[in-house]
Amino acid sequence: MLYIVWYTYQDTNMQDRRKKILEAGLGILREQGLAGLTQPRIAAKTGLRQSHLTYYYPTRADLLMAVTSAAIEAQLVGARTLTNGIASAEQAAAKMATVATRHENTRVLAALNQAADQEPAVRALFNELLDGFVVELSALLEKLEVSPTQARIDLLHGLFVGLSIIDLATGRKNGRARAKASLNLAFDLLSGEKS
Amino acid sequence: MLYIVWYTYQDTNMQDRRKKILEAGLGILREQGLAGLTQPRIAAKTGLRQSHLTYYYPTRADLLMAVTSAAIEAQLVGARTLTNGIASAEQAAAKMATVATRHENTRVLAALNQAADQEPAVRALFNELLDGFVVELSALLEKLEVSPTQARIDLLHGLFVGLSIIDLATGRKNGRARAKASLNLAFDLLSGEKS
DNA sequence: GTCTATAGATAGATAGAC
DNA sequence: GTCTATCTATCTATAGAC
Repeated sequence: MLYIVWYTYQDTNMQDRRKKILEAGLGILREQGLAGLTQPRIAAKTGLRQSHLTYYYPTRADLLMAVTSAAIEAQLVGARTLTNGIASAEQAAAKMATVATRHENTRVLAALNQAADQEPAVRALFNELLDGFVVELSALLEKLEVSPTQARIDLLHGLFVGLSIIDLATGRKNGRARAKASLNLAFDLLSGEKS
Repeated sequence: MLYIVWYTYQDTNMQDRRKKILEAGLGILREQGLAGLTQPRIAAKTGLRQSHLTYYYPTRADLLMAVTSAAIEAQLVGARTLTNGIASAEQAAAKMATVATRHENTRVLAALNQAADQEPAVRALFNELLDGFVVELSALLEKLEVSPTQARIDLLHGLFVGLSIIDLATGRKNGRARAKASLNLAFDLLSGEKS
């Protein structure tokens, strides 16, 4: 009996460690992008030793997969809030513009793109995220009474990603207003043709 | 007289070296993105020693500025060919879809974005590139008899960047067709409202 | 099973040879 | 002025202690 308790305790600790590592990794992606994701920096953030990290994630590829996987999960959760409480095209554009100009979010997105380009294993995961986006954008268009064709979804998706990346790189002060203006235009045009 | 010839020779050599270094750097950006841009790899490509590179570009920041600057120049040249020989929205969409699915090009674009986010000095340069894009897209819209407002330009620009990034990360086989379809839709919508 | 000291790779910068 | 040997810093992996 004592034995079982002991095992449970150990197991909980291990899960806590893994969770802490992934959270630290996610934080780094948000602040510094993929280039900052190194064992020493995660070690510093978690208080663990670098060589200890390799116990949980033996190689860098393992760590990368785990962190990107966690990041994708978090992105999907965020994407699902996109449709929630949105009733008009105006609101949708405003919400998307807000997210697109949240640089921490864009850094994660960019990091996932980069990782997907470099690691084929990440690419497969990444495509799941895209599917999630498609589902959300589909739901959004239907809510706005626009039939969700692939071209329309791809247009909104592409525009959102592009505006995000551009705003991150330029760091303009009026970034959100500009992003919102072009998103508004896109929604207006799509609503105009309807069906 | 002999002296002058000697100096000219030396100077030419130096310019050649710098050019070779920048070309090697650009090649790496195309193939591997910003993460691959290291002194040892450029050294291997040019046949120079790593420690020799630091003579021409003392710090990594210097090298990064020089390479990104060259990359931006190249991108601007490419952007200028966007309007050339384009007479219809169809052609514009096709051309943009082709460039958006050219992964070497997108890696350079992504690298510039990343560098702009990390190095404030690069960000200033980067904004010049954006201005160049705006000029080209403006010209394109006018050619299609659509008044080039900022929202319209931002829409096309954002869509192009987003489709590029997404295609790089997914590596879909039908990427160009999908990109072309949503670009066609965008041009159709913009042409529809006209004025 | 959990953790660390240590080794091995790779990147970047400097002092100094010629 | 041009180039290199060498040092330092950083990141990753492994053998082995407990």
